[in-house]
Amino acid sequence: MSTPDKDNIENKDIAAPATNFVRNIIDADLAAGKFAQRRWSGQPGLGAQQLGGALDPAKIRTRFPPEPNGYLHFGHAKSICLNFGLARDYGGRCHLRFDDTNPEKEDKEYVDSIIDAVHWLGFSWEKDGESNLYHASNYFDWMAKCADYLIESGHAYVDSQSADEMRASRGTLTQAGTDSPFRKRSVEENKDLFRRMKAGEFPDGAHILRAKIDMASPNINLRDPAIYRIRHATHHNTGDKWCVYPMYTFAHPIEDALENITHSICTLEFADQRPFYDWLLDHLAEGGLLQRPVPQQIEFSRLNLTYVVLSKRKLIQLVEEKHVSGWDDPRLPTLVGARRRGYTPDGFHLFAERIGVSKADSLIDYVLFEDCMRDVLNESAERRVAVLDPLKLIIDNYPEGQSEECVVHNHPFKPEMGTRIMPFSRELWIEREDFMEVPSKGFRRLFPGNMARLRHGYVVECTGCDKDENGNVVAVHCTYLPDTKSGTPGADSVKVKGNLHWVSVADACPAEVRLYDRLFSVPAPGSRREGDPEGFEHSFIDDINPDSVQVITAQLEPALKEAKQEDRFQFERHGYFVADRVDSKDGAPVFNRTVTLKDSWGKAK
RNA sequence: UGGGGAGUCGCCAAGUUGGUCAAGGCACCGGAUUUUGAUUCCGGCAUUCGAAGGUUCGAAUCCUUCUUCCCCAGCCA
Repeated sequence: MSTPDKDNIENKDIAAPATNFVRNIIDADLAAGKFAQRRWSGQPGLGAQQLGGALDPAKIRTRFPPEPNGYLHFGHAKSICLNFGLARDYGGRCHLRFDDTNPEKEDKEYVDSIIDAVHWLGFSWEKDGESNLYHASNYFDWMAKCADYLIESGHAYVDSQSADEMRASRGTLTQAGTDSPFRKRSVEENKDLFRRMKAGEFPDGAHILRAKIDMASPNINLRDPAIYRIRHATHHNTGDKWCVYPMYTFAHPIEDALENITHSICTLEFADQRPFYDWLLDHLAEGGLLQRPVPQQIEFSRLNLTYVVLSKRKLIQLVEEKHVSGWDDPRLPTLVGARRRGYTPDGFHLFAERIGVSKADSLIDYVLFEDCMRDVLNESAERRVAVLDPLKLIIDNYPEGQSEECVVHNHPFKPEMGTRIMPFSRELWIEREDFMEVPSKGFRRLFPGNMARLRHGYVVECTGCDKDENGNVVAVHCTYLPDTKSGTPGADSVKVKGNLHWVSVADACPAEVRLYDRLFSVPAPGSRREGDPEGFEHSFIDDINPDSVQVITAQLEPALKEAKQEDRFQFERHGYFVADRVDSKDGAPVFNRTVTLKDSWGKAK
């Protein structure tokens, strides 16, 4: 596995220093010394605890707060690169926090996969002996205290309406809501009820704790949002200790505050939630539960990619309906899928830099993503030769049974990557598309009478071909020019335009290769198609590309036989490939195509 | 129809205290190198900033109106 190389990434044609609205905010906060006096006890905690600590050595604190209820995807990668990248660049810390406040939806199995994914992307939450890996569920005691304070200060009450009644009295987007008949309960009664909720005296849904704000607020999120619900469920971390669980809207701001987060960065759909975020933290700070300054929430627009679906619901459907082989299917935009596909952490970093961060809705062309991978792989991947669609080439003037070695560089502009040997002999596998009996305009490879170079070997002149009874070409014949061997003094005595890759038939290693293409055949899966009747909606499933993978047996050069799982190579003239980390065996690698090389000839055809 | 967010080149995206500011990347189009039709390299690529008015010597940046798109009515996150 490659490890992200910061210098390499940053030197990579990022002419202008990265700048975006989030950095502008941080720059201004730092210049104003906004967070300079924050105290940090070394671990999350309420205000009193933090105040007993030293000045927080971290200039800023950000966090990546996944809910452990699914696999991470490309959208998360954007957020991870943003949050961890900011912490890195500003001398801060980024916390990995599992937002596990809903016992019914979350599972431990996802925790490990998320940890793996963040590590794989090259980020760490450990530094200077401090590990910033947290679980929101470890804060339940503190959160309950916060709820108690809200109740005592008259800012929260226990509502005993049903969910339906609550919905009905919330009003609509254009109509104000109405107060719950339980809204005026006394502090004492609220305290007692909440205590009994926690004690397990009531069934799910019997009561709910609500913030008391304004049922007529134009912002629906401020119409007395629910903050604690009764849920008799076993939590993967806290077991059966609790039967009441905090809602995201209540829990998240507190989690941020407990962890001394300075900039709580989330996606745009949470913008409406910010007034409550501020309301809550301000009250809790006023009550002495939290230190000031409290964290601030900043929203950015989420990632959208052409030819890709990123919604959790759709990804689940693809997996459950078996349109793909599993969560790590190389065609899926999950991080485990990306890893099997051969996409690199560095590539993700570069991608994150290139797409930037803003608040405008965007739809990124998948080509941009692929190009980032090519850029990174072009630098790092050793070159190898593989013939994907083999056709036999017979060199008629080369002695039968003879064989010789060709010394081949592993990287065209990185001699430090060394060389290897490729055996050359009378019969070679070449790419079927490198021969045309009747050449099309501009074709400069093999056709009768034409000369081309066998890369790293000799120049040959095509003399003809053999066909079967159906007229299919079964072998190509040529003669070689003995003085033109690559690396010898006379190598360039004959100039040719065409250049072919090849593998000696006797030495070739057959192997399974999967040629992946995009999973969807249209830029916006599930969107309205030309000709669809008005009002008709088809499923994104209907837009699945039927040819998203082609499994072939290729002929590899012998050196490839030793490829280890996750070794990445450029198969010359084809693209970048990775030895599958699941199906490769020692001495029998299976390759996945990560991304093709750019192909101006293919485009011109 | 209430609230919130956003509209700068095909796709992203700087620019936001008004004055060579219309950066940069990707894509695209030329051309040069090239034993990967890859890479690399040079050059081109928005008199214009959703639209219309206005303020100003001067506006993408200020004001007004209009318009398009996205998000919000879970005891999900």
